[in-house]
Amino acid sequence: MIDLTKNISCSECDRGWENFQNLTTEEIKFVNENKFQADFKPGEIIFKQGSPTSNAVFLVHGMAKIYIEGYDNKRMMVGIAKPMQLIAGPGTFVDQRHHYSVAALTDVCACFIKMDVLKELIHQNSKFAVGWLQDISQKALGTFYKFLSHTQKKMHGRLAETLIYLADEIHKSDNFTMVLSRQELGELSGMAKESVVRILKEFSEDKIIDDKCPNIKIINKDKLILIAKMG
Amino acid sequence: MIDLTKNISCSECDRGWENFQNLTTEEIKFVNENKFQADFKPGEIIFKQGSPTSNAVFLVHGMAKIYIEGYDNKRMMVGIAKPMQLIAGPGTFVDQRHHYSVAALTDVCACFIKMDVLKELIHQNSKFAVGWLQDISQKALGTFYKFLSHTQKKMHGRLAETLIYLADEIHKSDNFTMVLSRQELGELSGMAKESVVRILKEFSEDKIIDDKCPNIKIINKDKLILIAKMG
DNA sequence: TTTCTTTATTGATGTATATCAATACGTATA
DNA sequence: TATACGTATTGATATACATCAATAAAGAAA
Repeated sequence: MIDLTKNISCSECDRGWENFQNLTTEEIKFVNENKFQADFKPGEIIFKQGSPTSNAVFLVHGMAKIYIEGYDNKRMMVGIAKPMQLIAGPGTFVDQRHHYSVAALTDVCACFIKMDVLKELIHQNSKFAVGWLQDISQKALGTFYKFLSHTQKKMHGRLAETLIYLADEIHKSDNFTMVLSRQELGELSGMAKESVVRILKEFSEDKIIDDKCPNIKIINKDKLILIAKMG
Repeated sequence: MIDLTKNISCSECDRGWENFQNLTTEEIKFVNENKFQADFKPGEIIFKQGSPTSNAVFLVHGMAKIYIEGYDNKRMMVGIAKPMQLIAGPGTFVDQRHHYSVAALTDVCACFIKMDVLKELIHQNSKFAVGWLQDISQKALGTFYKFLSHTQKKMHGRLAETLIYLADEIHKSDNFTMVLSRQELGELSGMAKESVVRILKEFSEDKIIDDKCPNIKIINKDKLILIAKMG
């Protein structure tokens, strides 16, 4: 699982965290000396809720699901991680524990950087600190609006939102291969898997999407956006 | 509404933000020169969703509700603000806009500090930056768990949680005067006001609480905690 | 005090959504 | 190829919850 041979240097990596642009060459070097990479297969857990946030995690390639293991063995998926994003929850600055789990959805290459190293850089470089504040704030805002949507919108609206999220944010295309099972789509949209199936069928019948099982194509995006808005 | 006469110095203020303890005397002085105070009556809006985050807001005394104005004129209450907390949402480091509104629930004295001043201090004082990171992270974590609870728990559990929150976090007593209307309790717990009424009645009948209209007394806290846990 | 207005309460009804159960499908394994 | 096992699909049923409508209570204003 862990392959130490393919350690690309951070300075050559074009898939790094946006906030690394605030670091000096010297600081980047420091980061580079304190990282290692590992590969994961679909389904493998990258880190687990409750474990210490000893490392910041970045995906070099692949996708992973971020989910909370809630009450009654029910999971709530928070989102999908992709390269260039810091994956390390709000616990980093609170109790040094992960508050969600992350599992690979595809083949994943992940980069681990010692959290102490990054925390040290906050004290050296205030731009980096502000960048981190921006990163956390951005994510908090996203959670906020997702919360609002789950509270106030009905299933159709939520599933439409999820499809738009997958198309726009994750795949950057209206034509993509679904990496999530119906169960997982439900965990991400806050509904039972059976409801996902039924609504996807409706969307297909209404010619809003074309659902050739693992392949999804959004045909009528305007309508989908409308459904997402109206709830 | 605005009373400039009662500007207590930050250095004498024992109700300030915890993170101010990371500042030097000099820096505190700087903050003090860039603040003003204002009074609000119950119902008055302290700031409004969408407006610029030009000031950080702190309550000197009183309580205020923090709420998002969502779709369809429905509100979602995020929480209750009280003294010693920074009130300025995740927008501060994203788009310089408030993403929720804040309105006084009681008589409120609020302290406004220029946001530019605080942001400047981040660059001078890295401990202050880390303190702010902790503050935001803590709140994000809270939102997270509230989200989880709203997604996975049923009404009884959510209302029980809200009562415990009011007792433990807000009033620090199991015997308190309810500052929220049934409507507002619903907005905070994610249910219709009629449901709030019915469940409160059930809790009263089951001798879990004693509800003499504006006064609430939690009689059987263990049972309430159990209901909150079980959902 | 009387009137007005808002909030709280109660019951009746409707609906969104989950759960259960059975079957079909797809893919990995023997 | 046949078997097994997870996932997807479908229909039937249950239920948690919102909405509607009517009344009661509590404050505010006149």
